[in-house]
Amino acid sequence: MTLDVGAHLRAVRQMYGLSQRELAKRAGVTNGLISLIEQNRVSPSISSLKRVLDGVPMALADFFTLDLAQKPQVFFPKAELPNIGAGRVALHLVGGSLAKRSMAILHEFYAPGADTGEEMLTHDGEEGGVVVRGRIELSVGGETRSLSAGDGYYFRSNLPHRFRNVSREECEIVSASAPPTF
Amino acid sequence: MTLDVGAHLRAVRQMYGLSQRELAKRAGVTNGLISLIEQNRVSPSISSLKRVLDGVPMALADFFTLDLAQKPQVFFPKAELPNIGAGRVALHLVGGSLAKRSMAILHEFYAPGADTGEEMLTHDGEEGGVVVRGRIELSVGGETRSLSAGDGYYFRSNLPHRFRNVSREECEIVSASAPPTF
DNA sequence: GGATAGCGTTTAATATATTAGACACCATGA
DNA sequence: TCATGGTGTCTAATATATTAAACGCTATCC
Repeated sequence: MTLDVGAHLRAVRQMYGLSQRELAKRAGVTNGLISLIEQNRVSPSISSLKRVLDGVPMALADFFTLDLAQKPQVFFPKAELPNIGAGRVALHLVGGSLAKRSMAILHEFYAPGADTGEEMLTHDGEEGGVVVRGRIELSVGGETRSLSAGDGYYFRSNLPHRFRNVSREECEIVSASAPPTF
Repeated sequence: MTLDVGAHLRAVRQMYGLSQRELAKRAGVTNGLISLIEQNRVSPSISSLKRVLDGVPMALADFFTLDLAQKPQVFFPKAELPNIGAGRVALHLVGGSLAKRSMAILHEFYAPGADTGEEMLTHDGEEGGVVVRGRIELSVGGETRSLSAGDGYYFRSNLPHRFRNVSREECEIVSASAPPTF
């Protein structure tokens, strides 16, 4: 409804921790243009907006669908996991919806102090999971949360992300990636 | 990948049975502009493309997501319905994915010759269903198919659509609408 | 204090999108 | 045959997006 392209681009850019000049350099446009777009003083052409988003990188479709689904939920507290099971089987659905494509389910174990590396991970697809045992610190798109047993997560893998076990206990996670490459 | 805005706009426009001048009139732009856009001789500004799509009407997000999911599957033959059940329960999933929001499930009965009216239906949300008994003729976005018992359907409700029972038997359908308004 | 380097903003010049109106084409009907 | 009304396309004039380079600001460091 709003179509506030400017504010939206600014939010996306800051979410990825980029300055106007950094993004402009990656996208092959000038920093001034990004400034004007973010102030809604111009309405960028499709080709320009595409070039800008390629610098993030982010698809045009994602940019606009992000407008509709105001805040794509990333963290799912234990109490909010819906049960889609039937009869004597309880199925707690993480992510609010089934993925369109096949997924790769992972059972992960993080030793005390272990993490996924210094630099943030960024790749195509989506991923989500549940903490089974222990405690994990998860950073996604600039936001960091500490998750404990029963908590879940779900996000698009092109958001910079990182897992860190800052506790003294091993952490166990069941996760899923789609498509099954990670 | 392609980002063929021109060809895509043309397909959308023709899908709704509009001429360049008709669409231009509704959108408040000139027919020449639509011609140039469809030939990819200009890259429209976001504001212009939004005005054009408002004339359809179609949201920007839908326009671009339609680019990715090359052909949003509308018809799901019986043999292609995936079974997501477990154990002795067979759950054939229609639409390839669960809806993000709650749905309204409908059990519909069409008497011989009955239909949903002369003019096409158009409203927000999504809808899908399964033919339980009999035969129904379904038109969606200019495409018409005859569905019989076991076949399914799923489409965005802003595509013009219409149900017609052209047989001599009653037709029974189980359908779902999201959000639960129809 | 002065220099450097980062940030986002602004402005005049330039490139491009958009308009208004004409054009060519293909039907249908008097 | 000559209108009439419908397509989609093209071109000169105009509005707007985009660039390049400057500006003001806030840190940090010597």
